[in-house]
Amino acid sequence: MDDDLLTIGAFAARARLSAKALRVYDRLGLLAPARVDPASGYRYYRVGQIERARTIALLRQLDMPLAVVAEVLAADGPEGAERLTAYWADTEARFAARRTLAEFLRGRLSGRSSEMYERFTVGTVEVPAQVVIAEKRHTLADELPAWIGASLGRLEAAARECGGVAGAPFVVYHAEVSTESDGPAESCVPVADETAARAWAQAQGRPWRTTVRVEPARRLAYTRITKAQVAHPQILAAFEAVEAWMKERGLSYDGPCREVYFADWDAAGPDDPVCDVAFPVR
Amino acid sequence: MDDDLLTIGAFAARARLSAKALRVYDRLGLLAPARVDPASGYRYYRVGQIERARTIALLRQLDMPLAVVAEVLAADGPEGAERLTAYWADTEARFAARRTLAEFLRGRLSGRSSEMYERFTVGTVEVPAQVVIAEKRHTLADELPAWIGASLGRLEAAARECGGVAGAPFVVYHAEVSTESDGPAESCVPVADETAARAWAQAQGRPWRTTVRVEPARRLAYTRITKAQVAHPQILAAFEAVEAWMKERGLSYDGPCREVYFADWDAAGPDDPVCDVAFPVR
DNA sequence: GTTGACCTTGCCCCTGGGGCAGGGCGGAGG
DNA sequence: CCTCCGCCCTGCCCCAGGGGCAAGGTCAAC
Repeated sequence: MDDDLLTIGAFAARARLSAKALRVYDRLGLLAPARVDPASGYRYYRVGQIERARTIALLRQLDMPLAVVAEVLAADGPEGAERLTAYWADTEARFAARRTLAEFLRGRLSGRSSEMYERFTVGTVEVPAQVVIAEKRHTLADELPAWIGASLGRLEAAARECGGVAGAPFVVYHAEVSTESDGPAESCVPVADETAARAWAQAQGRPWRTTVRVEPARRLAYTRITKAQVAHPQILAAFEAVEAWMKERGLSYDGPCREVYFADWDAAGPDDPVCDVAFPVR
Repeated sequence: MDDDLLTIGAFAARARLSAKALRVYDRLGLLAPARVDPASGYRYYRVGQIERARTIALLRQLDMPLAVVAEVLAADGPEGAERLTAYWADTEARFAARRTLAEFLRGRLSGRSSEMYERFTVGTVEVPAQVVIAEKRHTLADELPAWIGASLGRLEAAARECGGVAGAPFVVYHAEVSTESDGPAESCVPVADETAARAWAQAQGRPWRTTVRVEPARRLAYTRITKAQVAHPQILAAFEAVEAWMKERGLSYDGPCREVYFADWDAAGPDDPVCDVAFPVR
């Protein structure tokens, strides 16, 4: 029984891990030694623990955070495999996004940006003042699309109790400098009945998340894009095309940029126009 | 001219970066403000710097280290694009390796490891003592194949001056615990003439990198794998198959594991056997 | 008993910032 | 002119997942 026990160095060698890593895994409860000498503090591992240690090492090679590694190992067998599959699917999705971005950047660095802008037709439009109900949140770029969908869904449902949707929903990127909003995104749905909207917001349990405000009248410089273009980084080209167009004409910014969703998202095909990418201008 | 200057907050908003990030980029010399007020330390950026700032932000979204970002931006235009392409090709290669590993792990976690082992035929072989010239290095898993190729190439060239190659070159994974070698890989080429080898090693400028030693006689448990299998993580299955076989028979370890390259690597096709994956046993 | 290899904890380091504290600036209003 | 608020500054600690090193305790072989 005793000679089944390995010191941390021997165990590290067999598992192809560093002793330091093993101490970390011990501290996190991920791989506890079979025995710890109470007097000396020496860790002793059983040979049978090597498999688990190697699995951890391999999962780490996937850059899987130790917290997720713990989940994978906690669920034994097929459930762990499922957790790994889920993690990996997520990783693949994010990598695909990065790949697209890399291609976009290759074009940008090659100085082909101006020719990319020419593919967009930019114009201006006057938008009257609107009463909107809004949700604001700080979010990361890769969770943004999911949040926009969920948020606009919630707001459109709420709008029915506020006189109905009175205009195209839009998302404002509050990168403008002002306190309590140093750069979150805000989804807005115009509603017809301001009084009802204020009453509705009061009735909500958390008025600090859903707000009612008046979006002032704006002149927007915008370009129209398709459903397929509403994704990073293609949409960036659209934003920059509008900015380049503004610069050509000497127009200056009059507020944070936004995406206006004027079409039915679910009914639209990939090449249908669904969104205006816009900047308020003076 | 003056109203071309933006404070850090305004610039951060326009560039969609945090002020903190901008301070970091300033400190690293990656994006210096157009003007820094000597009295207050306030940073002022020019509108024209927004493009560079956004490029940095996008490159960072690729997880590109700032040092590489600096290289990309230092080389302007097409050269920068080339640097990006190189970085991305590397990233793709590493991601492909991770993907393969994820698949391997899915099988392993599903408990299909034992059936994977059955695909390997394991046996033992006696190897006599050999004089070898060797190079040892600590290396990361993803640079290992390149290092093995280069190292064995150097050693085989050197072996000609030491009586010629006297046996199959091999790579030892010194995960065994001993001072001054807490886990590096060592490539070894057996040579015929020990005296010449020692003289050759002395003549080398750096005797601490290339060494001569006697590899003792061994009994090896091994399995033969093809060129296509000599890659992570397939090769791990081979190692584990040998270990499982050893465990079945109650054989114990007698040294660090190794890969023996008995065939001409370049001449071999993907399905030709080229390598024995082996453990010394008692 | 001695020696040397091994083990322990603890501290600082890396990236690329986030968050906060304490204090200095700048413009608008009174 | 003063005050206020919002911005900005630096400096410090924090994150993961360890690497590296120092000071000191342990174990086993000779």
